[in-house]
Amino acid sequence: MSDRADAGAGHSEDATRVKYVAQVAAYWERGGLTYAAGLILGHLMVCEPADQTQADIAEALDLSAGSVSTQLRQLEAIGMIERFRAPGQRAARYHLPQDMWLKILNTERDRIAGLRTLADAGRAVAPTERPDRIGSLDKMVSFWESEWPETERRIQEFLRKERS
Amino acid sequence: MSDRADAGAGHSEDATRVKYVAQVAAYWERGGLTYAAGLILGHLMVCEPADQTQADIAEALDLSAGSVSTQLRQLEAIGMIERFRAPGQRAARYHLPQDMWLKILNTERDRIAGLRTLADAGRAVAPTERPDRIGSLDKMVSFWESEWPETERRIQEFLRKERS
DNA sequence: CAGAAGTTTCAGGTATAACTGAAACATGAG
DNA sequence: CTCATGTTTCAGTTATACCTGAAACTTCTG
Repeated sequence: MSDRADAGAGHSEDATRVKYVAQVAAYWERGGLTYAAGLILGHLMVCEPADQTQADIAEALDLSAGSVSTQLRQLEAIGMIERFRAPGQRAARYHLPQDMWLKILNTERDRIAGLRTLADAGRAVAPTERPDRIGSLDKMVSFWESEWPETERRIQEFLRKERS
Repeated sequence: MSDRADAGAGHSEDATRVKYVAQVAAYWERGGLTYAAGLILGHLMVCEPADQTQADIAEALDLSAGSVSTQLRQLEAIGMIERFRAPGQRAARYHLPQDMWLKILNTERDRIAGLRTLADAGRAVAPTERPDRIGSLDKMVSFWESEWPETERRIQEFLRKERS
């Protein structure tokens, strides 16, 4: 029995791993992704091998092929997974990008830009005698606009240094 | 005609203001709030006076009393509006907290804590011979854990200085 | 204390996003 | 070219979050 894979230790490994995958999914769901997308991300965090086919994923997570296909496309679009078509392999493989957590920082840039838009548009419509509400938003945005580039730089430096 | 309020300039002010409110709502909707909650936040950004009753809000945004009540409670729970019961006034008033944008930073702390949980739990279930995926998450979290307190300090300093 | 004004609660209706399963489509192997 | 494997698309189902409207409840005022 246990003829293939599961090269690891025992049986209950699976159970805790499933739990972890669900935990990751819950996290990303709060972040606006679908539960299925979160499951995929969680699975790709701990699966072995790290490269998985759509079929692998669908089976491991008990999702339909359609779901997996759709979610993978979306996740690829936002840079949270990478598709790799190996020559000589029928099926494409999917895995987390090495620099996924760096890529996610780009969403911060978008957030800041979005707030900038709100601040500017708000100035035009706010009661002229009351600049305070828009003003405090504007200040917060200004802070991040000036700090963020340097912060990003520090992150990259930190990650580089930390490589052991 | 135009018997009360609308002490401002002209008629088309309203139209652009409505648009702005919707814009704000769209922003917050992406952030996980409901559309109605976003509308309320948008309205409170530009309404005059800044303090509004539930009835004011419901009328301005064409929402039911029930909706407004529910959303205000939720928004108050996460610190994005403040309720003020003025003595001698029947109705409570609601407005944006002065330091709303500072309060929002607390959600960042929660995000970091959430990722720390994932990193630690992940270490326990990841294939032992492959610490890389969890490791890169761990590094990112470590960065923020060490940087965030100082960043918060700088924000507060910046906002204080910027007061004109 | 009685009634009005303000607020909350909640059952029901509605809209919508997510997932499935099957069919269409694409791609590589023989 | 033909078949098998892999992937995408999409109509239909299901689940769920949102909003409404009305009734219950609370809190002020006269």
